[in-house]
Amino acid sequence: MPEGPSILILRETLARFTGAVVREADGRVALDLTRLRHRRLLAVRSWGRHLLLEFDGFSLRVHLLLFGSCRIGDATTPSTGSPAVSLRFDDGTRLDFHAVSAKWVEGDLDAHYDGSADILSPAWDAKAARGKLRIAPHTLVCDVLLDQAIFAGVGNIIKNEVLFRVRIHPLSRIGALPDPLLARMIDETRIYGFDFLAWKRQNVLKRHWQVHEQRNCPLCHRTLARIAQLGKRRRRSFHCDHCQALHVLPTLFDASLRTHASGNAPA
DNA sequence: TAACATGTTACGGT
DNA sequence: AACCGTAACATGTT
Repeated sequence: MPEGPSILILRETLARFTGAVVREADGRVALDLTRLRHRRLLAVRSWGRHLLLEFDGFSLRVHLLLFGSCRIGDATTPSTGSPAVSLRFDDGTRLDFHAVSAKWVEGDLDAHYDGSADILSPAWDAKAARGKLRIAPHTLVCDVLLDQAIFAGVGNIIKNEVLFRVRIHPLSRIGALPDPLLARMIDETRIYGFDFLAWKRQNVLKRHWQVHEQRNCPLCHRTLARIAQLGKRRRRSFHCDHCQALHVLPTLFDASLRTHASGNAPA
């Protein structure tokens, strides 16, 4: 369940561990988690889909990938399965992460993370996103929305829903979008992120999906396109071929890009 | 019940 | 050298 808003909720849930001291730490990840023994958890932070447990001088970055989960328990809670990361604190509480990827982040977190890219952060900067997008006019919008360096926290659901909200076809090219529409897409990404967050908190997210996992377009009622591997990232796309406009680059530009990309001269 | 999914990374080949 | 595509991984839900 890990798109940015879900991680933000997880961060809030784990905030109660702030200040706790680790008694024992282990897990199946290829890290020496004993490094955490007797260290005090200074803060629980997040950036996009990254959950960050901050200690003095370093942090543990936990990524839930597609299947990750987190369980809170105490000494009496039997540990189910073998957690990727398992932390036991001095007060007897425990924190187990299953199916996550974990890494150390050395030094100051702010030196590693660009807050302006996090769609849910107060530091989010739409203009910065726009600047990054200008560099790659040929990229498909369905790929660019999933680019964590530009839209940290966006996942496949947010991508599908945002593109429907702004009526942009996922196979459109960034450089083909009129400026005002591009600006709307960027703004709507953050707006939907907060809608997702609110709905997720109330446990009503799914009932608000307009296209994701839906059969028909809520506007024209035609059958939605359901494509299982769209774009470079090969993620599922739910979109309406009729209501979402396809913005393509001028033919010459497009053709020269293709030629360049394939490395072959046209016949 | 088997298949699939809100994802990333490592690796080998161009 | 930089870029590309594919495989590998892991678990809860339908």
